[in-house]
Order: sequence, then C-alpha cells, then structure tokens
Amino acid sequence: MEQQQTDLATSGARVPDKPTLEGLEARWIEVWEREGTYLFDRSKTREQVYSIDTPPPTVSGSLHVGHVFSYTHTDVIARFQRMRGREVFYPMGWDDNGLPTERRVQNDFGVRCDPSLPYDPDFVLPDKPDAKRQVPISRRNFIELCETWTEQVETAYEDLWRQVGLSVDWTHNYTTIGVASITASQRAFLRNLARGEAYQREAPSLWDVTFQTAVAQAELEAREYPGHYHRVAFHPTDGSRGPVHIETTRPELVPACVALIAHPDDERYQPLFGTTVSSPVFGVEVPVLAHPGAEPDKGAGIAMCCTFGDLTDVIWWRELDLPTRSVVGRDGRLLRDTPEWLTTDAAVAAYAELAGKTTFSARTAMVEALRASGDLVGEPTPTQRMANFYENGDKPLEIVTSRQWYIRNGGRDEDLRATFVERGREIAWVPDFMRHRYENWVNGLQGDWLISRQRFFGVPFPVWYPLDADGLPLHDAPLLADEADLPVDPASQAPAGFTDDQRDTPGGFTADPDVMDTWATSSLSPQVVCGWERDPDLFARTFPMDLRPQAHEIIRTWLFATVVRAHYEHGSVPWSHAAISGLVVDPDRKKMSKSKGNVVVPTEILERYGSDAVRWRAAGARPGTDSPFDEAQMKIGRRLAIKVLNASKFALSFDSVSGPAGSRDAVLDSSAVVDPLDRSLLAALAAVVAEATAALDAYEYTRALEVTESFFWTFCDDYLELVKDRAYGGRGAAPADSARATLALALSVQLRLFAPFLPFVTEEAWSWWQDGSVHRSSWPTAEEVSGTAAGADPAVLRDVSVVLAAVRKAKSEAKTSMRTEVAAATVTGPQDALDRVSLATGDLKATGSVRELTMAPGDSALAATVTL
RNA sequence: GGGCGCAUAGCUCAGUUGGUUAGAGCACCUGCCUUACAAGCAGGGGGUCGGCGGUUCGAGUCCGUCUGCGCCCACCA
Repeated sequence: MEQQQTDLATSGARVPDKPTLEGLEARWIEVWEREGTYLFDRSKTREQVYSIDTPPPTVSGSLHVGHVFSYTHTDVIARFQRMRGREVFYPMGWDDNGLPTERRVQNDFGVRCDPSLPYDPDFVLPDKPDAKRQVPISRRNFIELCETWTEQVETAYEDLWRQVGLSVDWTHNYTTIGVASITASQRAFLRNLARGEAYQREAPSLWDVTFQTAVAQAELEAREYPGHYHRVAFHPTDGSRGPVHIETTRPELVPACVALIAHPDDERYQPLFGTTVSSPVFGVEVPVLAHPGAEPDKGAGIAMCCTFGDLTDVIWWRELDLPTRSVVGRDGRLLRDTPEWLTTDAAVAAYAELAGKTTFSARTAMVEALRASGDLVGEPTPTQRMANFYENGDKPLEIVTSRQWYIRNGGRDEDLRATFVERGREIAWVPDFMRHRYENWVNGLQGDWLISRQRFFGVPFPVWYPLDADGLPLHDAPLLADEADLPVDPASQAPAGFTDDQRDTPGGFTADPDVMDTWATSSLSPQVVCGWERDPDLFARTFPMDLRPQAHEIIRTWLFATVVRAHYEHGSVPWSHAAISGLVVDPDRKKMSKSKGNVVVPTEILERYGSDAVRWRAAGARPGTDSPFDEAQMKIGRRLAIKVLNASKFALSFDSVSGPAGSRDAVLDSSAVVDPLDRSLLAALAAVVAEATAALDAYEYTRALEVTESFFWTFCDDYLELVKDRAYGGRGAAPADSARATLALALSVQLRLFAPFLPFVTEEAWSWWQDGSVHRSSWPTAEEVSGTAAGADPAVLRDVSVVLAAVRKAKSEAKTSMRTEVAAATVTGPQDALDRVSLATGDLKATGSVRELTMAPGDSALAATVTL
C-alpha cells in the first residue's frame, strides 16, 4: 500500500477541479516526444510488427483539411494496432522532388534553371522576385534553392502533424529527394535495366511544351479545349476525280501529313484506297489508306494522318509503316528549318510563313494560306474538343519523338498486364470496390511507363554515354554506375575509366541529362522506409508492409507503380492492405481546390475546436467515401472531448469506501462489482468492445467510433445518473463499492476504446489515475469486462432506462425540475421486464425522486405511469 | 462510350445474413441553474426509405428496370 501511494504521489497527476481542453495538445505532444511514446522498437519480428507506407505529402506550401482527415484515418489504425500489441512502424515522408517544387521556387524566388550556367557559390536572391523576368541560375544553385524552400515547408508540416496527434516515429522521416530515396531509385533502376524491365527507346511520346519534358500516360488529364473544324481539300494526283475533303482541328499540321485514312468498309472511300492525293498548299503526295481505326461517322469519315497530331496518328504511323514528318518542335513551335520533304518553291515559301510560329499562330497563318489556295471549304466552325493535357500544364500536349527511358508495366504485353491484375488481387482493398479502379487502369494501359523527365530537381539516371570521335553520344552503349557507388550524380561525377576532363569532349563521355519521374521515385517508398539494401535487418522486420493508405486519384500512379516495382524487385506485393480515403469536399460537395478558393486551412480549425474534435469528425468519414466539410460538426466533436474529461472526473471522484483510501487498485477491485445494474452495464460494455474490435480489425474505424460513442452517451446520461446516489454512499458501503468499481472499470475500458480517436483527452484522463501512456496500454478485450460481469444481462440497464425516461418525460411535460418528487410510479409490462426493473428499484427511486414504485404485469410493452 | 459508387428526417449519416410501430447526431420547438459537465441536462415534433415492376407470409434490405447525382477511365479527324 505504501508503494501504491508513492506511485500516486510521484505521478503528480490528479483530477483537476475544472477539466479543460485548452493546452492539452501542447502538453502531450511534449510528453510523447520526451518519453518516446511512438518510437519503433526494432527488436520485434516481422509478425509482431505492423508497418505503414505513409503517403509523403507533396511539399507544395500548405496542407488542407482533407489531408488532416485522411492522415487521421491512418493514425487511428496505427494507434489501434499499437494497443493491440503490434509494434507499429509508422514513418513520415515528404514528397519534395519534382515539378511542383521547381515551380514554387521559380515563382517565389524569381529564378529559373539554366543548366548551361556554372555554379555560383555566392549567389544572392533577387530582392523582389519577378515572375516575368526570372533570373537564370545554374542547376546546382537551383537545386540548393529547392532544398532551402522544402526544408522550411517540411518543418511547418511536421508541426501540423504533431498537433493533429499523428503517432509517427519521427526518427524514420524521409524525403523523396533525400539520399536514401535517390540511392534506392538508382539501384532499382539499374536492376530493372539489368533484368530487361527497363529500356531506352527513341519514339513518339507525349510532350509538354511549357515544361519541355516528356510525360507519362498516368499524368494525363483530358480537358475540353476550344477549337474549329476546318474542311480542307486534298487533290487526287491522277486528276481522275474531284478533291477529297477531310476535316481537321489542326490545319497547321497539313505539312506533317503522311496519309489520308478511312475505314476499310467505308464505301465512299474504297475507290480511293491505293491511290495518292497531294496535300493542299504544299503539294506533297500522300497515299489514301484503309485502317479499321478510322471511324466513318467522325468528321468527314476520312482522316488526315500527321506525325503526330494525336495518339491515333501514332497507331496508324506504326501499323501502316508510314514515314515520319515532324514539324512541331520541343518548344511547341513549328520547326525553323524547312522540312526536306517540301520541295517545290511554293511549298518552301508557304512553310516560311509557318516556321518558328507557335502551333496557335501557325494555325491562323495556315488557314489564310488554305483560303488563298482555295482549299479551305466553307468557313471554320467552332467546336469544343477534348485534348490531353499534362495535369500540371496549361497547354495541350504535343507528340514529339525523343529518346526516353521506360519501365515495362504491361502496356505492351498482355501477359504482364494479367500478372499485375493478379498482384492487385493479392491486396486487400479498403473499401473493396476500389480494386476496380486499379484493374480498369491496368487493363487500359496504352504503352510502357515513361520514367524520364527533361527536368532538374529529381533523381538523375545513373548513366553516362560514351562520345564518338564526332562528339555524338552512343546511346546503345550506356555506361552504368556501379551499385556500390550510389548515389551518383552523373553531371558532376565521371563514369569508371574516365576522368572529368573528358566530359562532353569527342572520345569522352556525356551524362544522361534526365531525371526520373516523381512516381519512379515515390513508387519505391516501401523500399526507402524499410531500409532495402541499406538496413537489411530493418527490412526483414517491416517488408512487405501491412498498410498503404492513399487517395483514390493516385491509384493509377502511386499505387500501381509501387506494385510494379515490388513485383520486379521482390516478387511480391508491397503491402497486404490498401486503404483508400475519400475526399473532403466543400458543403456544396465540390472538390476543394485552390483555384475554387474553397480550401479550408486546418490550423485555424484545429486551434478553434481542438485536435480531438477535428479527429472525431475525420473518423466519421468512411474509407473511400467523400465527406462534406461542415464546421458545425467540429462543435460536436469538441463537446464529446469535453464530456470525456468530465465523465472521467466524476468516475474518479470516489475512493473505495471499504478499501484503503486513495488506492486506485481498490477502486478497480472487480470483486466489488455485485449490483445487477452494474453487472448489466459491464455486460453491455463487453459487447461494445467486441464490436469495436471487430470493426477496427476490418478497418471500419467509423463503426468502431459509433458503437463506442453511443455506449458512452448512454453511460453518461443513464448509468451515471442512476448510480450517483449509490456511489456517493447513499445506501451503504458495499453498494457504493460496487458502483465505484464499475465506474472505474468502465472508464478504463472506454478511455482505451476512445484512445485511437481522441488521443489527447484520453491521455489526459488516463494520466489522472494510471501510470504510463494510454496509447501504450493494451486494447480492451471483451473477456476482461465480461469476466467481471459473467452471466449478467444487458437488458437490465436497458429496461431500467426505459422507466427512468418515463419519469423524466413526466417531469419535462409538467415543465418542472428533474428534482421534483414523484408521488407514485407504476411500471407495466411483461413479467420478465418487470423482474429486471425490480433489480434496480433503489437506484431508480433515488434518481427519479420517486416515493412509491409499483409493478403491474401486463401484455403491453414496458412503460411507466407517473404521478407527480 | 466503359467502369465504380451513391440516392433513408431540413442537413450529415447508421440500418449487419429480409422479420414487430425505420434509428442517431445536428438544426428546430418546449422546459430545467440537477453537487462530472449550462461549451450542460431532460423532453418533443419531423420520413409514403428516388420512381416503377417482381420474388416472398413479410422488402429500406433481394432481383429487374428507369431517373438523378458524384468519381475514375476513354474521347483531338
């Protein structure tokens, strides 16, 4: 007993007179950090570990309330698993590499990257960034600015996550541009290359003219784009018949025309198949060909095939073995030099009017030329057409032939595609229907995954090329870095067998100029966090991981790419579960976005209502389901959080009557629980524990919260009121002890049930009477409760509550205080219900101030007649 | 056009394998300073479960069909 009192004294905690939410976050954040509450214990085996592949948020400047919601969902699962006894591996990462960061740095600092410039170690930023006149700086200066900028933002992000109460182990933090990430990305790439899963190819690919980089299919976004249909005449070269009319929205591509194509069954054009026509203005002879990809009811039914106007052109070009006549350059302008296939003086003169112009201006010029030559039939008619855009870009993509790196993803191989669909089926999807998004995407792949980007702030390819005597790179004989030397920066390091003075000189070498697509890096997040090849011991304890939480719009990118990489490198799926969060939408159910101006900033909401309140609301959004943001909901969460503190205060305001004063163990003495009402409460609680546990096991945190919360309100409104008189000692020591022990046990269980959802208030209340963190306590079991309440009937409390409600209703209708005395109450109903009510007449009479309580058996449902 | 999801009270949502008069919270209305909590407590009104048809003794729940909304993908002639 002395020992127990010492514990109490040293713990320093006691129940405050007036519990409050204010300051809880700051206090417990500090304690958790100091105590290392969430540190990962790497002595545990893989079976004992629960590992989470946290999405690294894009370091774009600010997190919105949607982030807070979805990261809370993951944290609820993490806390539950931790309390269940799993050692939770829960790192956090920052996605700081790639284009979003480059753009922010360009805009915020007023600079742009010019790789031809030398590094300037004394570079100072312009005083006032001017977006229009960006200062050109070297690649290394540019990357340094990217790093400076991301460090600032990452600090702010970490602060926010701590405030939200994420139980992350911050010692396992990573960034997508960090050394571990670069090393893993380069290593995985070299291995993909060695096994033939990665390859390099010169081919037409989608190209963003603003950023001047290739982009992947997964980064496309189809948008409506205004344009015009132009009816254009081509003339049969044998002069045997009249002109052929095609329709195009892109007349500026007439000089790139390589064929006219119609459907083989189209009777209108069958006589033309095999003949040739000459293009208007340029007079280039092109064949009229048949291909089933042509749609008779689209446009004129016969299409102008150019290299390249769209992806259909690429298919025709490949399958019909057509020549390449590119006219659009990487800058989105028509090539300055006259193409070699334009031979006549008229053609050369006509092209001179287009050369160097943007496609937009060239279109206008071309329409004039067609009008002048009489080959424009009628006037252009306006139309809304769909065009492919890079998701971060604002100009339609062009198709440009370039040398790029690819990883095979099944886009060109049916068997491989089927393999990846199968991999998807090995994953448990939460919710299950999200699997369709994955399969839909995999089955619709058009080509392999293009992973090279002509950008700067990313992971460089660990590749150089020898230069021949003319200084031209030998792309087919790449010089690869050795795995032992990773990470490498080929722009500043020389390949084996060369010295840096041979860089970019004939007979020397040149670095691969490209960086990897951001997904080519982040698709290795499991490998990066689990220490693949860097920390094999950690890797063995954490991989394959248990959970990948993420948003549904990046199933096609991040999720799929991660599956691809794990399949190649480890022959397994990267994780057993994928939990797909829904979106937080505005009250009008519109997606939150900066452009719409409907983004809710989380810091203010967290300040105003408290983290637990916001988490409570977040936990009300089911996986995969969009949820509208409603500030009024935060008040309800806040009320619950306050209620937990107050109810805890009440339950802990008693010492044992018969046992030693001040002893928590005495209060928790389960043998004291003898009263049928108390036992009934615990029986009901046991069922709640079982249901909440099953729900969380199935990742249905919303259900778990709901049953817990529902029980808690009954506990507060009915049970606490019913046992108050008894707990205060109104009817003797033993009945009081029973109530007090029940209050303590029920509180202990409920605090633990709430802990994953409301980490701050539960920890606060826990600290008033328990040692250690509630978040490291063990998850309650139904057995731990039902052991005390063996054979008890939850219906006792239920039926007693019915009678109590009738008494309250009578007083409410009489518009009188709840303290008003009731002269007599008659309970009617089936005998078994009356028997249950009889078990708690003492509590009922005391709570309702009822003088006479009589039972009258009858056939009707349980009810009570109350006489004031 | 292909795929997926949703439709229950004014709002946000529960309704487990079909089973009594369909639930909760918010909002609204009426009361109550009651020794955990007035940032509280008690009570109340409010729904032909999107439409139509079917299976069944019985359908919010199962089947068919239609309508509306949302998301993913495809769609540049």
